[in-house]
Amino acid sequence: MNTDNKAKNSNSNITPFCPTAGAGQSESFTPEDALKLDYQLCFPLYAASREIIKHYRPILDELDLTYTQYIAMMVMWEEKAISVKDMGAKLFLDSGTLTPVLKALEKKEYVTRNRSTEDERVLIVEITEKGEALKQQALKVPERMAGCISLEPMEALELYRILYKILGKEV
Amino acid sequence: MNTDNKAKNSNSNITPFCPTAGAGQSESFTPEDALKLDYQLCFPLYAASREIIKHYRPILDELDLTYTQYIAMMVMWEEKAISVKDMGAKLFLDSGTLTPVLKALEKKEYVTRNRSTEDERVLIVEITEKGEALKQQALKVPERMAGCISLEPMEALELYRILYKILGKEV
DNA sequence: TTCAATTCGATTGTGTTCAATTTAATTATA
DNA sequence: TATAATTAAATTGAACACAATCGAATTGAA
Repeated sequence: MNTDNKAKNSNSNITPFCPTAGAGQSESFTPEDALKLDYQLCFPLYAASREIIKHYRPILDELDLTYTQYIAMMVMWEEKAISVKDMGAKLFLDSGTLTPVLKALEKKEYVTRNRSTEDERVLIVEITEKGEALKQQALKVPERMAGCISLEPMEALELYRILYKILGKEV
Repeated sequence: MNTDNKAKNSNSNITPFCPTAGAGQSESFTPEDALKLDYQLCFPLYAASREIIKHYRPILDELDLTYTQYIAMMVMWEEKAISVKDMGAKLFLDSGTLTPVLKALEKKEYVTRNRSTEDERVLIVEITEKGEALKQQALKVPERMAGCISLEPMEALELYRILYKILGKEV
């Protein structure tokens, strides 16, 4: 329940996903410690991601959207029309995930799905008027999420920067 | 594909999950911008989490463990015996997720599952000798994950600290 | 004590997530 | 031009996540 987070103070034992790979490690740090939950970086990343998405749920429920559908709609509000492949690149999701999500959005009439006439392999997703209208409802989502978690502005910014570095999009 | 990450430079528009809630925002920042993927904090968190877990897969495949099974075993290597509820608190997972994971680990004979004699509602998960032995194989996992992603030690530490702050375990 | 409320884990149903495979379309090469 | 290689989505199968619900056990209040 109340983990002690030993790593907090002993620093530098936390290096990208392998504490043991770090340079100046404290003497008490054993190879076995590298298998402790408290020394992992991936685990809190994974847990924090799920915890925040959990906060989205009641808000998105009012729009009858799941979180995945919501971020897909974010892409649509910006792009208006985009291929499944390009949306996948933006969201780091493959067609196995996106196909059912986009079919669900099509069923709700927020998007249309049609093959490109230039290249029949490509499926173009286009936003509908109903999809555009949904954006007005969605404006309240970021509003309502605010204050849900309390990070200092600089912490949020630093987190943002590091996450995009992990995603290979150094900014 | 190549997102521009506008937020990078305009800073302070990224605040916890609602850019619009920030104080000194740049003049060009509209409420609609709060719905852009580039101004989200949750999205890169979610994407980075999945990207890193993807890196674990080929390594964990050699141990015939999934990532969820792996973090459950991490708890077992530390605790030896624990209730489903307490493991759930440690991993931020509920019984709906843990029950099948623990049954899979039981099938592989890494753990046993027995009701507590003191309180029959409580299921105690205990590590077996085979489960203990697996730890020696698992020592290579953090090793192999090292260098998978390139963060500076201080970045990793700062990320760790912020993530635990999000998880409500300020360290 | 007795019955209502609570707790714990399991189950169910929905919706991802992703590797691997398949199919159709396009491009490149012999 | 044939045909081989490549590409884009869809499909399939396995494993999560999680809300909601259930049943059994325990606790608490009248």
